[in-house]
Amino acid sequence: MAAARRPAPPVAGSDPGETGRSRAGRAALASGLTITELAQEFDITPRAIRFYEDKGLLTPQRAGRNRVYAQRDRTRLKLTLRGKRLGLSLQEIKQLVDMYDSPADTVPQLQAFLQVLSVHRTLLEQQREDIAITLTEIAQHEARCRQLLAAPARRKPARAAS
Amino acid sequence: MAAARRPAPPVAGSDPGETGRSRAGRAALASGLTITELAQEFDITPRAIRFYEDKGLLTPQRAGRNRVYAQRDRTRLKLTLRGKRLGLSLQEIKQLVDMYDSPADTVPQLQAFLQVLSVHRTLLEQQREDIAITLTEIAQHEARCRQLLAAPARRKPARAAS
DNA sequence: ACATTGATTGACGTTTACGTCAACGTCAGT
DNA sequence: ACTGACGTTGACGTAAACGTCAATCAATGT
Repeated sequence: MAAARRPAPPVAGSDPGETGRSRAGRAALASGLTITELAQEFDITPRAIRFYEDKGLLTPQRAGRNRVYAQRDRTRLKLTLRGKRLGLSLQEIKQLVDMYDSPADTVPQLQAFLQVLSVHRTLLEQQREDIAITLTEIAQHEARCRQLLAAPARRKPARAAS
Repeated sequence: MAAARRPAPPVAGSDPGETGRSRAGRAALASGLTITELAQEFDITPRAIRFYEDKGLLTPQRAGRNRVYAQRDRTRLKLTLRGKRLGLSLQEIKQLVDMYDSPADTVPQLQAFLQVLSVHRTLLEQQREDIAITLTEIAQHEARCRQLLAAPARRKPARAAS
């Protein structure tokens, strides 16, 4: 796993597209981002990204010692953050994301896949309902608030607009 | 706050409705639940309930030393669990739930209230979108899976149905 | 040659949300 | 009087998800 940790020489001639232009000076070859670039793009810290890698959610290439993120990683990271916003644990997210880009060709694999998808679908539907209810309640509270604010402040006017 | 913690004598004559019938033998007066009853009703542990109380989400009455949960607590607990399903922290939940049953009568209070509601609404709308997207993707994956399963197993049949 | 900048790998700290005892109280039945 | 069954308050443990150094390395600007 994890690209067979080789001490690796600086890597340079093997990659077609090494333009060596400015950007950040070094690292990050064509279409590849450095960890901080990726972090900025998604507004998270490099630490978080490394942590996700540790959990198997990301598996970036390496340019020598440095991580290089390509499209695949960006996609996975995007899915990861979406999962987080939905309250999923990184482990659950990995489960989903892994299936997302692994073919799964045997019958039992496909069935297990469907099983997992079903579970998550149920969960999401539950959440969708929770959200609908909560949004309705929030709307009601907002209406009540505005009503109270519009009313001729009969109790504590807190010094009216002028 | 928190019902003015009095050492309180076993409480008994003051409450009209103390039928003293079986149920669990003691505690839990009319319409009041014990902690384990409440726990069972919501399928959580008593520990979790006490923890929520510690965080200010619940403030049950007491019958002597024992907690007694009435409708208000059940409602707050229900809201709490819904919040959890949406991935909110207990602190955020408290913020919401507290507003839910506190009148808030001054103008600045109402404005702050609206502010918080707005934030949560935005958050929920974001989630709603995330869920919509994810559900779509899941549907696609499920379709693909079923297609593969329906196909005349061209690779690894894994022993067909008979 | 040397300082600076950004990346890397530990390693330990922190917050949240409980789980898991431990020790003790207490009411109910025998 | 004794035994459970359930409840109470600590206190400590734990898993997840990073934050926060520290030491180190490597390519670059001057």
